[in-house]
Amino acid sequence: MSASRQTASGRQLHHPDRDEIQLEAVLSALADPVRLRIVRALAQGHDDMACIAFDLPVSKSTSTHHFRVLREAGVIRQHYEGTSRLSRLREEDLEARMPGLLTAVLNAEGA
Amino acid sequence: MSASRQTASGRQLHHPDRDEIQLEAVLSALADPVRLRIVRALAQGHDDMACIAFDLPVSKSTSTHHFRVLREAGVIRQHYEGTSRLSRLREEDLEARMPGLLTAVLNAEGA
DNA sequence: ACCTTGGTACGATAAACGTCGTACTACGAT
DNA sequence: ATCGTAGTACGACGTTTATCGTACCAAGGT
Repeated sequence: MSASRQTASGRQLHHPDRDEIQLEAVLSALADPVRLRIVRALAQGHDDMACIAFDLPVSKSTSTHHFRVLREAGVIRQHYEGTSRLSRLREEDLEARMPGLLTAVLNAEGA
Repeated sequence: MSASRQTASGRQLHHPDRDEIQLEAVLSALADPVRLRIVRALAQGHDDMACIAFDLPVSKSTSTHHFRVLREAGVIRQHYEGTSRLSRLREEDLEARMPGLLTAVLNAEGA
């Protein structure tokens, strides 16, 4: 009700703090084809995309699952915007903790 | 019999060619704590180490399993030397396919 | 010839993962 | 007030994964 409401559903999305981001969790998160696809799409300028806009080859629930894995690993940040949930890469945080990792993954061959 | 025998047991270890190395396989391989430990040890100058020399917190058979995952992902190269099997990082191949990735993983915090 | 050492092979098992469908909720528009 | 849209929650299911123990094999030394 107040001005700074979290938009939508009081449900709070858990995001790890920058210094809580774990390498293994990030690697696991990036090791899945669907999630890698999401990350690539976000990196290609499509910042702040709604989940639905990715046109993923999986069902809605599976999609939700993958976004959660990415969020809980600290790879993306999500926030509500009306009925949608927008995602963006946590580029700065990742760069601070694991310099060069995201860039290397995005530029890699063999994907 | 001939001079170029593969040393020990005719059993051949399968290694992917450089251009067959897949990003997802590498990321999966590196996403495990035991395997990350192996890779770190290999990177710290301990090239050509026998499996046993890593002092891993798992059984022999599990150890064999992890080395196979790393090898089949293209992260390490293994060859027989008498009764031991020596491992080394495929740094050049990884750098060629995924520039900066290995370095980023080795330098990352949160591991 | 024997034993030790380093490692593989083969199950077995328990946990984690990716997938789905159905039911549900929240917001926005009609 | 109703409906559509975007997404969640939950439970189920099948597959993959990490782990182990036991049995085995190959190379080297005694």
